[in-house]
Amino acid sequence: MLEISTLRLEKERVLTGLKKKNASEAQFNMVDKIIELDDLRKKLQTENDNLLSESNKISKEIGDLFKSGKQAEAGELKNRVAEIKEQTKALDEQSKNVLTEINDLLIQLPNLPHSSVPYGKHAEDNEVFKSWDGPLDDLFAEAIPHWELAEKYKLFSLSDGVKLTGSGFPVYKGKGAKLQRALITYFLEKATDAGYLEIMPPLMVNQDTARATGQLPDKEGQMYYVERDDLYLIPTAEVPMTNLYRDTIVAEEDLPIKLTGYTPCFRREAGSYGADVKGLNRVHQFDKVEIVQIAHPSKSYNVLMQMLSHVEGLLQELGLPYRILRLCGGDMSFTSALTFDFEVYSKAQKRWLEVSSVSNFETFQSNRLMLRYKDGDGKNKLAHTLNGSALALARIVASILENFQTPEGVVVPDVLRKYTGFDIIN
RNA sequence: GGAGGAAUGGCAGAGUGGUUGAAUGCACCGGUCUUGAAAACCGGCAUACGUGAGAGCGUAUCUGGGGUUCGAAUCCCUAUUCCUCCGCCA
Repeated sequence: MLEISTLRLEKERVLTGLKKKNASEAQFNMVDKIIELDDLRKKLQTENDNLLSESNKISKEIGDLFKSGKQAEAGELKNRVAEIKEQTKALDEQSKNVLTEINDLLIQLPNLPHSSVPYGKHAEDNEVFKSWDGPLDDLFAEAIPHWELAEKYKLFSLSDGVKLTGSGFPVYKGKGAKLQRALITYFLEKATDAGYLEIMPPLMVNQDTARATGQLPDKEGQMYYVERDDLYLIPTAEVPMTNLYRDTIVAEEDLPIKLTGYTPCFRREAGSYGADVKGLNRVHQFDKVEIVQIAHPSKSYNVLMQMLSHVEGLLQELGLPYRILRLCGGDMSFTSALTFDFEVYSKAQKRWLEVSSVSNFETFQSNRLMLRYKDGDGKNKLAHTLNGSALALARIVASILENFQTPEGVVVPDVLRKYTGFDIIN
């Protein structure tokens, strides 16, 4: 959620930012409307505070009068307080309505993109930040896509998942399951080695939590919802991990705070179809190791670059062909100020698959989280939040299977062997 | 799931209707003392919003919400959480 002070003080930047995010006419109009409502809110509060102040004073006087036995005089003052009370009640209600109205509007404004974010509407407009210049067509002639490899080596079954749950819930088996576990361990160890604190969070969260990181109301349809208990299945570990710091004030010297966690992620992915969802390309439940940082505003873009190179290091060690995209305004998430996507090339499918998304949210999340740090002057300021996948499993598995297949079997990347206990899948 | 108890500042812990935003202790920050440190002593130490150039002032907040009262941390209702006992259970 944007700060109202930003709307007031940096209106130009707000308007260009909205333009870059392809905001609607209605969203543009909200800017002035919000400021107007906020003016009204202030006016109402001043009025109300003055009344309350008067009534507090009178109450003290009444107390004194009672003590000195002047009940009669007190009676008159009581009437005045009753009068004030009626007025403040009305003002309270009005303020509440105005505040709700402000929030309803504010919550509809997306985060402002960083100056380096390119203009654009769709994924095709994303900028290639780092391209891959190695070979992409060096598979042997009989190479097959990962879902056929899965069948051949009995690594996972989507049809078993259909029987148990529905489409998009893979059941991993044998070496497929072990590979999964090896990747999780490998990713977690790399993250903890890099100074991230490992977290195992709940997989379901309440509304407050989902709202604070921006999943609600923006992505409500994307999450699984447990109606009976009013809980949401997490679409990413970012949600519980970042919310760990909701309503907190951290010491400036404790920044940056670095968290990592492995969780399954649940996404409804309504409306997806075709080649997009074949095999492990897009599933409703997948495993992911997430990294989160809470950073000082002056350092957050350095942190973003560190996170980028962390993810890059993983892909390099695994030996997968990858490229990095800087997302355009239209393809970025609602909450992000700058996002880099990592894509890995799946050689048998001959397509790029998104495996990581690394973003700086600046104060957009922390404003709703009320996540602050105390600066040198003892003032509380909003911290910046960042997160990234490091990495998302299902598609990594898909590309490992495809890219490392040989006529003898799939060769396990060196770095995983100490976790898998085998070096070939056959 | 049933019965009872509790919830106060970073922590511990007073406070049961009227200068209580809240005693006291610990922690923390600044100072005096000291060659340095410790101890001792002195001072400071919540958050949000409004208002003001600023010092400051005002309002709200003692788990959340509602109520009683001129006045609530204190009384009532309600929600939540935690603890104890019973039941069930990986």
